[in-house]
Amino acid sequence: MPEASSPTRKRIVDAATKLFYAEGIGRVSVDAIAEKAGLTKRTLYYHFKSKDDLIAAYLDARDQPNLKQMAGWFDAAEGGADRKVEAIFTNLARVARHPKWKGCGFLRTAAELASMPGHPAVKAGSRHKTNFEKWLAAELSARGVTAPHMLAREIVLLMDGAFSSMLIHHNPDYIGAAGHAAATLVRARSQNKD
Amino acid sequence: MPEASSPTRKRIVDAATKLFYAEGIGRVSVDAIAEKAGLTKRTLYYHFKSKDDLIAAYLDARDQPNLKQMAGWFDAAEGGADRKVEAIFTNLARVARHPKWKGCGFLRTAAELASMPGHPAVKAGSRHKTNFEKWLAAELSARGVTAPHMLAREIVLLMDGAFSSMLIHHNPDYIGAAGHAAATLVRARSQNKD
DNA sequence: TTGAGTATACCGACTAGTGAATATACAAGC
DNA sequence: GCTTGTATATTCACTAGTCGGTATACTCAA
Repeated sequence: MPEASSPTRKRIVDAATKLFYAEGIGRVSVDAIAEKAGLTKRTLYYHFKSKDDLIAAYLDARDQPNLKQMAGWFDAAEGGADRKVEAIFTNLARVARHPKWKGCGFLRTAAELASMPGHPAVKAGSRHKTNFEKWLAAELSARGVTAPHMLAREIVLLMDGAFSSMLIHHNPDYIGAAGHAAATLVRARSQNKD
Repeated sequence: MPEASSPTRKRIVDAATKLFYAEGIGRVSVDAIAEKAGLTKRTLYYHFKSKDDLIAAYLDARDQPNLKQMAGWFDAAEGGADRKVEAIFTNLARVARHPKWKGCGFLRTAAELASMPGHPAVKAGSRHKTNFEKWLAAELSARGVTAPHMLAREIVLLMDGAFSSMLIHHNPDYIGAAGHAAATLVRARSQNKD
């Protein structure tokens, strides 16, 4: 029984992360991941019982770093909640311009595994999106916005729409429009609008 | 050189449509499509020069039927533009409850082909989404809504977000929330709000 | 007789996953 | 201080099957 904190396991997940995000789940072979991690496929299968397990581990490992990234952008922005929310989209549009950007790994994996709704990786993606929505609702609530949960959900919808539109059009304007709409929604529910 | 209007070609595209939508691009083999269409792989390759070409043909064939579906829901709904827009989401939430529903084929294909940005199928998806946005802007404009193009884009973002959220959470509430937000945005830009 | 359309049979490359052997480390018995 | 036992961790070689795509030959209608 391999250890969950094994450094070898981490090396495998790191290699899988790079390849899965860059190429997509279905286009990456277990052999390619093993080679990238600098070990044999048999060792990989010692640490993970299947490719599906490894896909789920890849997304689980992305949950906290991704949330921290969003929270960092939110915290660093000056101004009210509207400006802080819009800052997330502005930063998103910036990184989405990089040629290595390939959309949201959680959404892309869910799209690729649409025919397997109970797949552990889809569940990991659902957990992550829920974590983000809850974090955002708490931040909005702390700033006295009315109906913070409904607002957080609307912002999440705009953000996932922005991810999708950017992926299909390759045009960051869609992310900008989503950020603008999100900021407007926040302002409509804020006090002290002087 | 095969005919573009060949009934054999149509049979192939129909078979590909069912399989690609149900299983995803990468999980469907050319052999499986040929078998479903009731002919051999060699015949398929007589009509399409590659699998990539067939993927693009699949999405191109979905453009008009999809637009007609949306327009049908919009036209059939009673009330103002806000109610008509919300009706699209309500109908979407209804069909999304069906176990055969597997998200938006255009978005799922773009997600699966994220590592090939210039792929003809991604371009076909981009064209379709643009067609929908333009149609919606025209309908909104005809009803005297202010800033119809910006509004149409925001509604498109909410809709693509709804597709994505439904795919990852399997919870139609997200589509309902998107429809509610879209209707609110329309009302905020409508005259005669009595 | 020509050529569009279809069928059989095949190619080399790649796929996820496994069997059997082995290297390494550390503990217990003497 | 040795030796043996055991669990963890790793490798090589392999299976059985699938992949997209093609070479060749056939049918049938104009």
